Amino acid sequence: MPPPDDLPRNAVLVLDFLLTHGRPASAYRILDALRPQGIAAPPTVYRALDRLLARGLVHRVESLNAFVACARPDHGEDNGFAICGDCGQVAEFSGRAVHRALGAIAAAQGFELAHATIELAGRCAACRGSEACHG
Amino acid sequence: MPPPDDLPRNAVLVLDFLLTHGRPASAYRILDALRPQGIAAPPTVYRALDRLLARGLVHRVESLNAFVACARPDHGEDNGFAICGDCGQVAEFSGRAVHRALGAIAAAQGFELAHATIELAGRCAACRGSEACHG
DNA sequence: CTCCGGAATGTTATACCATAACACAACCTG
DNA sequence: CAGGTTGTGTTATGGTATAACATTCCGGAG
Repeated sequence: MPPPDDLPRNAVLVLDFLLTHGRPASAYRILDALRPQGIAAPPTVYRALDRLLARGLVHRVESLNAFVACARPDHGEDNGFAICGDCGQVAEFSGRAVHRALGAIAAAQGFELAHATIELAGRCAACRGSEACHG
Repeated sequence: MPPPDDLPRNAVLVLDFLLTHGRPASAYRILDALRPQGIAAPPTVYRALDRLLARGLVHRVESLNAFVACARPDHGEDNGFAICGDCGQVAEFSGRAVHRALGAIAAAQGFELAHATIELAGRCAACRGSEACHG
């Protein structure tokens, strides 16, 4: 795994934004945020995202068509996301046990598993506590 | 769970197409296929899909931005998909064990789980067998 | 029968997500 | 300097999804 340095300028801009943002952002949201820094068109953002995705510094959240900075660069690929429908926060968790189980399910069908997408939709602890009484 | 009957005309058209098609199709693919039957614009397709999704007769495949007829209407919501990158076939499997594990992970963080998206990317048994020697 | 209201549908326009294709500049290397 | 690789800029376009409003159909109340 290459060090997080030696990144091109635009990748650094995008990564910094996502880290600051702290939750998923669409490519166009990123684009708008970085216009002041000279980023003017979608391909620039997508190219930066491609680099970051390749290094595992950013993940794509399929169910949101959005991207989020990796919260745990030590995890490898076996991660999942818990997405709060109220506040939009995303918690990244290690899905190793789940991935093992999925690998077994796949293997039983002769399926060669390359990548697993695991995304949980629901409400985070904070939103359950703060709104209404207890859901 | 309401019976599969009492569906509006357009929902029936879309469901029939997806059942015949046998693999995921995008809303626009469906639209093209159903133009001869008088379906002319995206909202018509999306409305039909909404009904079918609500009844669990169709699932959305997030990582493909596509829709597929439910292969096992008995499953309830606890399902997952194994998506072959070579042939595009999708196998639907029961993810009950996996869902239990995910529910536990979520609960440990105070997350109230509403829906889990589980999508596996890789190669199906048929494609592993037929192409090249053994991958 | 007529009126009303809800459900489904039709239609237009638009917003949002993603990439193809080509041009240009910086850099390193021989 | 010539030539390659990498990153970038720019324009145009394709693919996904929904907002907003008009229309039609049908069943029940008066």
